[in-house]
Amino acid sequence: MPYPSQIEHAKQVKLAANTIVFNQGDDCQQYVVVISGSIKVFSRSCVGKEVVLYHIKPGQMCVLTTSCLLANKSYPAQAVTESEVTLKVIPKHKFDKYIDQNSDFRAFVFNSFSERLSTLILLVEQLNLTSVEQRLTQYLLAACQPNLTIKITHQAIATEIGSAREVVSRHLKELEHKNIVMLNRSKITVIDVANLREIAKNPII
Amino acid sequence: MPYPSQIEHAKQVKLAANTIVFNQGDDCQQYVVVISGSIKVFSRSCVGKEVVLYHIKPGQMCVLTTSCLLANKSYPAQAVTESEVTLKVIPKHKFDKYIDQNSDFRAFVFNSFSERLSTLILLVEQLNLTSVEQRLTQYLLAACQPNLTIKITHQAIATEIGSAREVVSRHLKELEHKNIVMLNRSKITVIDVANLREIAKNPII
DNA sequence: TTCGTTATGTAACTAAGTCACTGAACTGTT
DNA sequence: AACAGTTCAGTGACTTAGTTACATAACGAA
Repeated sequence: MPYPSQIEHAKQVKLAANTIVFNQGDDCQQYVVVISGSIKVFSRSCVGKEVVLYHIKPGQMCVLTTSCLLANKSYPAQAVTESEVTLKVIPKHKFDKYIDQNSDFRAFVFNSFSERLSTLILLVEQLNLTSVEQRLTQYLLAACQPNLTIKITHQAIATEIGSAREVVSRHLKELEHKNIVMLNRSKITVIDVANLREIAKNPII
Repeated sequence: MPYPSQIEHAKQVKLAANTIVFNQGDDCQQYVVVISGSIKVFSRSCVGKEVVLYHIKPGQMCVLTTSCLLANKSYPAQAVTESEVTLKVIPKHKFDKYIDQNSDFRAFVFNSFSERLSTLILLVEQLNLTSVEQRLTQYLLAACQPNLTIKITHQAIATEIGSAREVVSRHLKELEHKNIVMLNRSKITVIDVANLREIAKNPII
């Protein structure tokens, strides 16, 4: 989707990989849209366990930021860059003006809210209504590069699918025994895509 | 929060208790705000297991409906009335006009989105980062009437806290053995509020 | 009272999550 | 190259949660 011109002309900022974008409880001053790279939004429990809520990809705004701006609240979650990230940044007073005066800008903001709401609902469904095995295999299929490899740690997969590292490792080992994947440190190679798809599709019954 | 005048003057509709408001996949034609009563929004897996996403209480709009309206998508979840419900209903063309022309109306809509987004994030956190015991005891405290009773079935609690009926029953039995609650058919009486609060607060460790 | 329905209890089992480790693989330094 | 420190993965024992498949209890309408 092309951005509204207000975003096109906004101030641009670059962030290095693994930079904290905001912490739980932070106040929020600016409207943010990702131009390149990816930001991970997640929440962390008091004992350090994390769950990924969603990723902000190029062309998407940070709805949490917007939500905080509009309702004058502090962030209910945390965000870090997953790679080098280019952002467009609009200060609150300009954001308010654009919202008031420009229907394209409004439409963009509303659409972003709608999409994020849908994905969050989907997330709740996935977490509650599907097995770890399904979530894991679906994740592998989605994250799989054209060369059938995925560069990620078991721990990172666990927080993506809302499970624990040991549980992910166990399931992956089993998939390896079935010759569906091959495991190396921080790297998974899919061998039998058809079989993986079969498991991913399998109803819970 | 008082409604914008556009809502005040909108067409009013009454729904009986346990009426289906919309199903997963339905198309959406109208903007909806609850005036009295309560609507439960939930999703159901292919094998019939349900999770409650949130409740729409008086003064709140149905963000899912709005989201579908704005993005021209079909509902990703289901909704039923939990009691007799009075609604205000605004057809799509008027809704679009209000959004364009009235900043109070817009603020109301944006605020609703923000709030719902926060509660959904909180839900994901709760489901993933806290134990059933904590979710259950917190639910009991929140649902508890001034006379310390709650009229609800174990099954209904299970879908509220994202667990299974048998698991809820087990935990409730244990709470009964500890003389913290008293159980009757479709009715729970809290006896030891202080103790219940203690368990609800207890960190996961 | 009786019958059908709804709600709860329970045992046995599987799946998932946790804890406490071990060891392997990488990184950078000397 | 050798070493130390760090990150990542493997594993067994255990707890908690979810599932299956019933039995039983309470209610409500005819």
